[in-house]
Amino acid sequence: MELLRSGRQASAEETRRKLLEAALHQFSARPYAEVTVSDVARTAGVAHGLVSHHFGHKQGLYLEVLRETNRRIRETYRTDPEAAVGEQVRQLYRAHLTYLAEHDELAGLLLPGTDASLQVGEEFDAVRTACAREVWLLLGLPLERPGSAMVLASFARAADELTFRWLGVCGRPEIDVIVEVLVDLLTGALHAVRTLDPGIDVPSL
Amino acid sequence: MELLRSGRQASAEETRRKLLEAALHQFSARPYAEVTVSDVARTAGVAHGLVSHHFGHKQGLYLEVLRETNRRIRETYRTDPEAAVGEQVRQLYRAHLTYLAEHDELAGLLLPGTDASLQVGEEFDAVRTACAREVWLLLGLPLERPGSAMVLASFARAADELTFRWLGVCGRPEIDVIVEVLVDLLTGALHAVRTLDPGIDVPSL
Amino acid sequence: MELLRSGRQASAEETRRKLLEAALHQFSARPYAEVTVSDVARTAGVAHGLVSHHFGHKQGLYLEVLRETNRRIRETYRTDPEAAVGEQVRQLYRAHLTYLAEHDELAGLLLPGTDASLQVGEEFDAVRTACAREVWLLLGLPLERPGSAMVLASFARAADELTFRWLGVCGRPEIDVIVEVLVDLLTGALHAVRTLDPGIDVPSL
Amino acid sequence: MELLRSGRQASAEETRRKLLEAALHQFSARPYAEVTVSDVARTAGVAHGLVSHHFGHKQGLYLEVLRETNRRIRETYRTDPEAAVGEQVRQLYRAHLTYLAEHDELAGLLLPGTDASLQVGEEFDAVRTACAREVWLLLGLPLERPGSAMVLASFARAADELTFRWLGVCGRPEIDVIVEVLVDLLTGALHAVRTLDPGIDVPSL
DNA sequence: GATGAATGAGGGTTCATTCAT
DNA sequence: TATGAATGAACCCTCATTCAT
Repeated sequence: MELLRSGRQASAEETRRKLLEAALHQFSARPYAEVTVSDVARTAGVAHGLVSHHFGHKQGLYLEVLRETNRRIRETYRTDPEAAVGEQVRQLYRAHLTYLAEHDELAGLLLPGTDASLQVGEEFDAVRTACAREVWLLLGLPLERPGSAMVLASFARAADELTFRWLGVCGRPEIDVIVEVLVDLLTGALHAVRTLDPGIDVPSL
Repeated sequence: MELLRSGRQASAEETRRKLLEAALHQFSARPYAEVTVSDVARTAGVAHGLVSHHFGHKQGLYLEVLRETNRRIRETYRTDPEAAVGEQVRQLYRAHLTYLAEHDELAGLLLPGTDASLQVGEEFDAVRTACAREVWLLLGLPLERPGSAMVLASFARAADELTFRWLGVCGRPEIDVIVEVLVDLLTGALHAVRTLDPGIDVPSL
Repeated sequence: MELLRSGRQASAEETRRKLLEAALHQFSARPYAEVTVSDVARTAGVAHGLVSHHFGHKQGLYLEVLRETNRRIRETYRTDPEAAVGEQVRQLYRAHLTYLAEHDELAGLLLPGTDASLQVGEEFDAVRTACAREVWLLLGLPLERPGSAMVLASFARAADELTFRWLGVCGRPEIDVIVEVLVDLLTGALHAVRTLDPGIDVPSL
Repeated sequence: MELLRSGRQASAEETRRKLLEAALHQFSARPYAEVTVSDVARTAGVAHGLVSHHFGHKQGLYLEVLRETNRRIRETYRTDPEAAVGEQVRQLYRAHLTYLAEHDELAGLLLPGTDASLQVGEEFDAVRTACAREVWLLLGLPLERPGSAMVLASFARAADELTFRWLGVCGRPEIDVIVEVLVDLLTGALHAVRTLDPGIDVPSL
C-alpha cells in the first residue's frame, strides 16, 4: 500500500498541491467572487473538474487555502522562552515579517478583509490574527474577555495594514525598524486594554 | 424651472434617494459581488431598470453610495478650534462614533476592505479613513510622506476595527471610554511615526 | 385656423421633421436593430417620448423614413418625353445619381437589404428599386411577369451596388461614365429578359 | 488519443455541428439581431451555454457559420480546364446553382447584405461573392483594380438576387436557363468593365 | 405638444457543478 | 483519477413603450 503511493496516489497528491498553490495566488490577486474555478485550474494546469473532485466546492478550496496558509505561517514561529517578553515579541514579528516578505502573495489574501458571505469567517480570522494572538498569549492576556479581544482585533488589523504597506513600498525599510514600529503600536494597544478593562493585568514591554 | 422641481423632478430625486438608501443597506450586508441590482431595486421598491437610469451601472451606484456616505460623515465633524489639540481629537471621535452608532449599517460598508477589483479604491479609502485623516491634519502630520502615510493607514484600520467591534458588542461601553481607547492607540501610532521617520515633527497629546 | 399653424402646430411639424431627418441618418449608419429610439431623439434634439407620439412605434418611424425618401427621390425624376428611350434612361440615371451624390447618407439606408423581419418589405423595395422600375416602365417592360420581375430585381441590385461603390470611391468617376456603365449593365439585363421569357417584347437601347 | 475521438470528442464535435446547423437555419431566417442564442441552442437541442463553450460569443458562432458555408460552397466548384472559358463559367454556375438549390436555406443567409455593425464584413463578402470572384479569376480580370472591383461587386449582387428569386419561384425554370441568363448579365458586366477602365483586357465569352 | 421618469421583458454571457468516458 | 463537455440558473444591462406632469 505504501508503495502504491508512488503511483496514482502520489500524483493525486501532487494535483491537490498544484491546485492549492494556484488557488493561493488567485485568491490573493482578486476577491473571492472574481476568481473562477477555471482560473485556478488553468493556473494549476489541470482540468477544472478536479476542484470538485478534491475539495468538493469552490469554498472548500478557499477554506483549505486558508488552513494551509495558517499552518505554514505558524510553523515559522520560534521564540526563545528564556528571553524577556519584549524580546520574544520582537522575535515573533521578525519571523512573521520575514516569512511574509518571502511570500508576499499572502498579503493580498490576508488583508482585504472577509467577505461576510463566505462561511469561513472563523478560519479567516484565525489566519489573519495568528501572529497577534500569539503575542497576546505571550503577554498572558486573555483572548476571550471582551475588552482584550476588542483591542486584539484592532491591533491585529493595524499590524496587518502596516505589514501590507511595508510589503508594497519600493525601498522597504529594515525589518527591525518595522518591528519597533509594531512594538510602538503594541504599546499603545496595551494602554488601550488597561483603559478598557482595568481588571486585566497588563504587562509592560 | 424652479416650479418643476416640486413635480416630476422631485419624484426623480426621491427615487434616486430610495435607491441610494437601499444600496447602502445592501452593500453593507453583503460583499459587492453578492448584491444584485435587482436586490437593491426591490429593496427600494422600484424597477431595476432605474439603476441604469440614475447611476449608469451597478458600480456607479456603489460609487455614489460611497460618496454620499463620505459627505454625510464629514458633515458631522465639528471641533472647537480654541481647544487643545488632544481635546479636538476627542471631539472629532466623539462626533464620529456618535454618528456611526446612529447609523450602524455603515460599519458593514466601511470595514470589510476594498474589493481590489472595484475601480473605486480611492473613493473607498477616502471614506474609510476620513476620520483618521482629519486627525492627522489636526496634528499637523503630513498625509503623503511614506512613514506618516503608512502609520495613518494602520491607525485608521485599528480605529475602524475597534469601532466595528464596539458597535457589535451588546452592552456598548460608553462612548467616552472608546474615545480614550482610541487616544491610547493614537499615542502608540504617534510614537510609531517618530520611529519610522524621525524627520517628522510629531506633537504629543 | 390657418394662423394657428404658426403656433403649436408648426412647432409640432418641425419636431416631426427633425425626427425624420435624424432617423434617416441613424438608420443609414447602422442596421435597424442597432438604432435606438433614444439615439434618434437625441440626434433630433427632442425627448424620446415623441417618437411614440408622432409615429406610434419605432417601425412607424422607419416606415415613414422610407416613404419620405421614396417621395423625395421620385421628385427628381424628369425625362424629356420627346427624346429617344435610351436618352431618357440616361436622363433618369443622371438625375438619380446626382441626387444620391448630394445625399449620400441614403446609400447606407438603401443598400444593405431588408431585414426580413421588418414588416416593411414592400415599402423598402419600392424605394430601393424606384429608379429601375421607372426604367422598366420607360422601356415598356412588364413589372409583374415573373421573368421580367426577376431581372428587374437583379438589375436594381446591380445598379444599387454600383452606385454605392461609386459614392464610396474617393476620386469619383464622372457621372456620365457611371451612366454609361449602367447602360451596359442594362443591356445585359435586357438580353437576360429575352432569354428568360421570349414572349416579352424587349426594345433595344 | 486517436481512440478518444470515438468517445467524448466525437460527441463534442457532433454538438458543434448541431449548433452550426441550427445557426445556419436561424441566421438565414431572420436578421442577426433577431436571432437569439437561445433560439439556436433550442433548435440544436442543447443548452444555450454551449454556444459560449464552443464559439465564445454569438458573433463567433455567426462567423463560423459564414466560414463553414464558404468552405462548403467552394468545395463544389469544379471546372474543366480544357474547356473554353465561357463553358467553364457555365460549369461553375451550374455547380453553384445546383448546390444552392439543394441548400436553399443559404439564400436567406447570403442575400440580405451585411449588418455593417457585425465585424465580419470581409468574411461575409467572401462568401457572398465567392462564385463571382471565381468567374473573375477565370476570365483573368483583376480583383483589386477599382473599376473591375466595382463591377465585380455589382455583378455578384445581380447574380445573388437572381438566384434568390429563382429559388423562391414555385416552378423553378431549368438551371440551364438561369445559367444563360447569368451569362447575359455577365456579358453586360464585361462591357461595363471596358467602359469603366479601358486599360483592362477583357475577354469575350 | 413635450418631457423624461418609470417599467419590465428579454437579451448575451458567465460559471459552479455534474457526470459519462 | 482525470477530463472537459454539458447544464441551466442567475447575473447585468438595454431599450421600446407608457404616462403623469
